[in-house]
Amino acid sequence: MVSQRNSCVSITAGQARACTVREALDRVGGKWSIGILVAASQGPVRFTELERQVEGISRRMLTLTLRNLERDGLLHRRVYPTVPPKVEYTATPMALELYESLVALTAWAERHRTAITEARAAYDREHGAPAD
Amino acid sequence: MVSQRNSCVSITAGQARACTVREALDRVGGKWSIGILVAASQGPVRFTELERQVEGISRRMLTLTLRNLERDGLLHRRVYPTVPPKVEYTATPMALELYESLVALTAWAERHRTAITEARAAYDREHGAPAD
DNA sequence: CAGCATCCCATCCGATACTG
DNA sequence: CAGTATCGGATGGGATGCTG
Repeated sequence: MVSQRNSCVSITAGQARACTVREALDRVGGKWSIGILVAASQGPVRFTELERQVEGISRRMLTLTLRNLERDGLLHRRVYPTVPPKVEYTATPMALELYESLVALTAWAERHRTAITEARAAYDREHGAPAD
Repeated sequence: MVSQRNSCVSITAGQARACTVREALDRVGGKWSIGILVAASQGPVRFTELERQVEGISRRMLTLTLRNLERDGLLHRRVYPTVPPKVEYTATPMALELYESLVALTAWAERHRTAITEARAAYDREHGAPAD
């Protein structure tokens, strides 16, 4: 298999790898993407249901993020042409795999949550600016 | 061990998990964080060296991202008070662990690169807007 | 060499109002 | 119910110039 057209034109092997990671990050780095993906991973979810589950999201951002996820092939959108419209969003197999790939990252975040908080506090103490 | 203060105040277990992932993403989601982290994982790197290795980065963003990574405890900054200043950045153990946790994500990105590109093309074909 | 300061633009995101 | 449209603020990030 030939190596796919990459969009990562880097000199060093390390930076090429970094670029690959960013490809994934770019699709999931949005403020609401993960929350929506998680909700849609449990099975088909309707628009209003998402609006409730993903707390704090606005109607606008929900729509936009849904469109982006659908465009990237991470969500499947099914429309039932009923009188009150009904739309269901489902995570695709690719999205489920993505979620699996995030397990390690979640574990990391949990392991180091305290350390990070303390590192920040120490930094802010040493330098003047809370910046928060 | 009691569960640490969380900053994730969610109703469902799923959304709490999503929030934990975002904690990690927030520290690595920046446009340049990964590139810098990767470069600093191979050993101590100097400012100008980073500027060359992380291609396309501006002096400003390099500085800002370095400060953030240092603040989060992901980079160690060592200053040699020599006549031409010399500063070395090194990835901390925590950062190395983070990098390891990203392996799965990298693999995912590589596996689905083509599928995503095609999904986008298909979406753009079906709907009018290239948006790119 | 390793930065900080300033200006400026692009994108993200929230609030609000309207609709098939 | 499931959106779309519009406005405006916040944030991210590039370009450039100055400095210990």
